[in-house]
Amino acid sequence: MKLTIQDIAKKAEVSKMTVSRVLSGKGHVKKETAERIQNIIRELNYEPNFIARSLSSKQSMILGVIIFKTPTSIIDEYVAQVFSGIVDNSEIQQYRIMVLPVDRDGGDENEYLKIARTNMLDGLIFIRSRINDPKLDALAKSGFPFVLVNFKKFSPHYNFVDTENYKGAVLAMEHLINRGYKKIVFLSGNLFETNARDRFKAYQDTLKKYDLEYNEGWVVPTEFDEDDAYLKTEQLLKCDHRPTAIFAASDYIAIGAMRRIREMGLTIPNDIAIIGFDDIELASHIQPKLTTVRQPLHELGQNAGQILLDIITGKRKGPVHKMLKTTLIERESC
Amino acid sequence: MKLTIQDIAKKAEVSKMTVSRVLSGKGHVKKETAERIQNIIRELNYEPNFIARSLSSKQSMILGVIIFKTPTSIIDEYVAQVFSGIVDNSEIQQYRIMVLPVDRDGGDENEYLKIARTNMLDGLIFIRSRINDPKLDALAKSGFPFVLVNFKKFSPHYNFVDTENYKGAVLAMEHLINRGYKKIVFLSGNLFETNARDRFKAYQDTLKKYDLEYNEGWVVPTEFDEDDAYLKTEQLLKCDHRPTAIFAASDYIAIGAMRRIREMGLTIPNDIAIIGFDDIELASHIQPKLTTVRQPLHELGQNAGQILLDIITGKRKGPVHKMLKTTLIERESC
DNA sequence: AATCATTATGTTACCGGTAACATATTTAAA
DNA sequence: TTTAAATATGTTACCGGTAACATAATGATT
Repeated sequence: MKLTIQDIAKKAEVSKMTVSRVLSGKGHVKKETAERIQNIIRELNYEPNFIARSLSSKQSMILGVIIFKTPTSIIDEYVAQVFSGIVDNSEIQQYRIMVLPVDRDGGDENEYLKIARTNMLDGLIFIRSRINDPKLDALAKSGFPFVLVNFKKFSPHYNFVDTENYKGAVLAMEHLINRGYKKIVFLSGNLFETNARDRFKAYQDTLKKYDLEYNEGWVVPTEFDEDDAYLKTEQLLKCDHRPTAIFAASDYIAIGAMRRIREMGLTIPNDIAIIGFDDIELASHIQPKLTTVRQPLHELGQNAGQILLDIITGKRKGPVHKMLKTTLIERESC
Repeated sequence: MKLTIQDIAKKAEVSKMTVSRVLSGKGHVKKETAERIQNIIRELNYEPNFIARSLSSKQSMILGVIIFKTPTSIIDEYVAQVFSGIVDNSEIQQYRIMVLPVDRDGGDENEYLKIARTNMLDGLIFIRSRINDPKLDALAKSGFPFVLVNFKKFSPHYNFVDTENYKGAVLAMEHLINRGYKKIVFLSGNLFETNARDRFKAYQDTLKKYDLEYNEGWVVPTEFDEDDAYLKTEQLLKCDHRPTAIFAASDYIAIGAMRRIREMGLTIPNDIAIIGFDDIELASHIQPKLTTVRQPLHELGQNAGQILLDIITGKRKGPVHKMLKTTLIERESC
């Protein structure tokens, strides 16, 4: 029923190896023969069987993207943008992208390794990994090609693309300080993400540098989502010295906090200022427009794809550690 | 180097067929033997080769999701939510999801068919197809399993999940009318999407039913995105009888229009009211909060996945045409 | 004890390509 | 003209599983 390479070969009166050569463009085939074969292929609408090719060549031409499941939609804007970046990379066109939703805490230590061992993938990209994920180390030991997005670990077994979170966070803090805000609190996001750690460090360092008050209670860990930030914001605003500004580790966190602030009858930025991080679409649409530090999410994805390809094809060997710039986007919230 | 079923078989002193039976759970294997094999599998961390399995069984256990490329991010919130729905379907867990970005107008007529013929996929889901896409018909003729999301075509060769766009649009229109708005214009979205057509029909019918003014110039075709709507809104507001309300065929369209309206110094809803469609995240965050008609995007995705599975496994045969409900979400914009 | 159904396991062939090696033909170089 | 290099094609084996059929062992039924 379905056409195989053998059918094409028979019709062209050659061996299937010659057809295979025409298909892959490797090896030598006489021009006329190649054209004859190509015409037959076109005429019969033959498409090679990807699976058979993969089995034989030991390359699936598929890249996997690991996305962690969340209680809500597993693809928020952050993931969507990074993902779009991966897909948009023109060199990646010959590869297919498979989405692999994974439970953060489920599965055994070899979960990623097992995914790699199924032979279905040539490489993996991780979006939003955490530093305490033991499954990652098991994979790293195996030598299977993978790249982490927005995760920093200067190890020879890890490839990553990250943004300059520390510098970006300093930008945010100095912006607040320049505007005269002194009592600055930090909604940290999940501190198992290296992003959050870097931003936290910058928060502390910058406060110290400018000789400003630092208070244990002023660092509030949250998840990287709106609802959790909404809940955690209340305690911040009720404490003794009410802060005058909030540095939120992400825009979603900032937006959750803003909702709570508004509900408490306070205004932004008059009663309390706020600055976010990421610059997602929402940031420029919300009222007041959110001042934030932009991460180039799309580029992050593009780079991750490119690095993975270079590693798979052997173009690059050593561990690749790439950092992209962050920029301050001034709007209305501070 | 890499472990194969043969290695397991040898170690367990059985044929590889017995191991295969243990892996698939099909056929009969003595309890003790099965346990012995399973222990060895666990001990050696063996993972079956997915590719080899696919070639032999003629099932890839992969579903493809066709997403159309756009000038901006290919995954907007609409796509992200539908996609999340597909992935979240618990029964789909045994399947993997592949993302296939496609140029709307590129490729030949058999583009989808060719994708199907690579044998890499067991079925396809299309997000945001258009009625004038000839590539779809070529695929339909082949009998390859596929499901369309948010696309309506009552043909025996098409399976789809759609929302009740017509009813939803009537809800929107009647809401405006009940509030006393009489001069209502329509930003239609792309009329090659059946969604837009249904909403357009409802717009016309409802105007007629309530005996309201209908004006050719009051229907403005747009793309389903913010920027295009922003551009097209100007002409609407400059025409002779300025409308008092806008029915936008999607939230992104509404948001683009709102931006333009605000820039022209008009206020919403006092000078002009607006209602959207979809209920994306932005709708409830923007100022004023956007009144809209909610489409259950996540459920749309879940259903699409389920229907596709049922078709692949033979649980359902005939064409599946499913409609989900839409609901009015009242907020501040009208 | 004989017969049949069920369970347990093995054998063989094949899925549809490509790698690796072999061979024939053509072209270039000595 | 001879020889080496490059081009053109074919042959064989194999990638790692599963389907289909065959056979052996066990259990149930008469």
